[in-house]
Amino acid sequence: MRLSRFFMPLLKETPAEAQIVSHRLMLRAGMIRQEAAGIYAWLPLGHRVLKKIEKIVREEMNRAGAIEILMPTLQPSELWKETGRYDAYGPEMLRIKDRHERELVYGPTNEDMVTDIFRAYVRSYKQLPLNLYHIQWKFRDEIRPRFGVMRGREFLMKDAYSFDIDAASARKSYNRMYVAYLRTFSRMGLKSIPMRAETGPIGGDLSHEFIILADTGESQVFCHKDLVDMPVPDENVDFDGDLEPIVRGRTSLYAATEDKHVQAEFEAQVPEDKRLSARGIEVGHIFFFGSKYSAPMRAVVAGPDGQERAVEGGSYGIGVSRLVGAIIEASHDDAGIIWPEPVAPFDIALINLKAGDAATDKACEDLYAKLRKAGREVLYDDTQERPGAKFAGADLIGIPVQLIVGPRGLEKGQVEIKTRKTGAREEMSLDAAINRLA
RNA sequence: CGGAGAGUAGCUCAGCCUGGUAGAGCACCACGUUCGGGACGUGGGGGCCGGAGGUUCGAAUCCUCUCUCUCCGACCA
Repeated sequence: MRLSRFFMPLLKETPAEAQIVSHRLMLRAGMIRQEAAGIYAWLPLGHRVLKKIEKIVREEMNRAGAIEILMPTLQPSELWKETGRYDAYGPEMLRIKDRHERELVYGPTNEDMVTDIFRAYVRSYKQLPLNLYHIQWKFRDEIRPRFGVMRGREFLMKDAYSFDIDAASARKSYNRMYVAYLRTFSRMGLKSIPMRAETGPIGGDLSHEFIILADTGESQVFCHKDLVDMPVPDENVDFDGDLEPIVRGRTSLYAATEDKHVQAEFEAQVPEDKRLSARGIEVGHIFFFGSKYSAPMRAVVAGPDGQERAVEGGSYGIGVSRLVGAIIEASHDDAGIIWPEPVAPFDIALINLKAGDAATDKACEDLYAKLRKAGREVLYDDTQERPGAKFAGADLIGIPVQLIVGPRGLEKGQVEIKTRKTGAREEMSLDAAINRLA
């Protein structure tokens, strides 16, 4: 992508409304534009990141055996009345009337609808387990939206729903999501820590919030230090096998957000030098809720004995749009964003220090063509901005590698590679640069 | 929803108290000088001062109502 043809409105000054660093940087980098309280338009740079995150989420859900569908944003209110959530959800749920005065709700979540889909088609335990997910915009009319995309009213969420014949099988479904989540966040360069969360009506320990540590996080969290750098299962993990040891390896260590934190337990279970108290951001939440929806909605299947029974359900959410902000919170410096490579909007920022200079242009065009041919996503700054502005801009938008080409270096046959994360700069020949980056 | 604050150029803000033809910096356009870490000069474009009422000869400024946004608290992917 040539910057001269791209749409990336950088802001030199910080918009007044932005309080937290991710919000400030997203606005300054031209990633989003606020259209109303808690409602954002995604500009090209932000959109690219959002799609990268979505892709990782999708790949890991598929790997874990979940099946993608797409449910609508608008839902008939009848489904919500069936489960009793129509009244329970309160004013946080946006209700709309169509021209026929039929009431629709803008979905804040999809348990009711997915259960409706399930009950329409699934009759036998032989079709289980089943896990359906989608990645769709949600709306929750929060009293006070804030922190940019971290707490928007409209947000993109991946929500998965598992259906099992019994609790033991449901636990396996739960574990698959647990492990998939560890992998998902890890692939985005995040260290996620599952923490005990409210268990809902069924009880037990089958509810976890996935927290990433960030100084600017919204909630105080407490956990065993060993959880932070605990290795994450690689892509060869067998989702059909027994995942219990992986899950138990973590759940056996103390980890709780402030809501669930009990200081006495914390001190009893964790040696003093292993106690970690930090700020965290919730990026995912999984829980098992049994027949909470299947019973009232009569989502029943026949078991091996021929008897019908309500299926055991769980739901599993990832805040896709929130992750964009969360990753920035976890990875930035004074100059701007530092994208982890897998979610970076581009792989390489190619900076032409003297656009218009024949030799420099030629070298850049050559590098641009070769890197693109090698499949790299390159943002080529071919504008005639001053070098200082280009450097500042490149640092701000946080592309992992900057390839800097200018007449001064070219006289020596050299270009410069700067690694955004470390700030390290290296000079090398054009060929060496291509070898390194292609 | 309780408390606090803000709406004036694309952005950051001044002007309001004490009413009298709407400002600065950045950004944008033109020309020139510049050009390796957010250049400089000259010229230019851009605003019914959130909206509606009211007071007044005259309102960005005073009064009333209203809308929107932000921050702190209780709730949440």
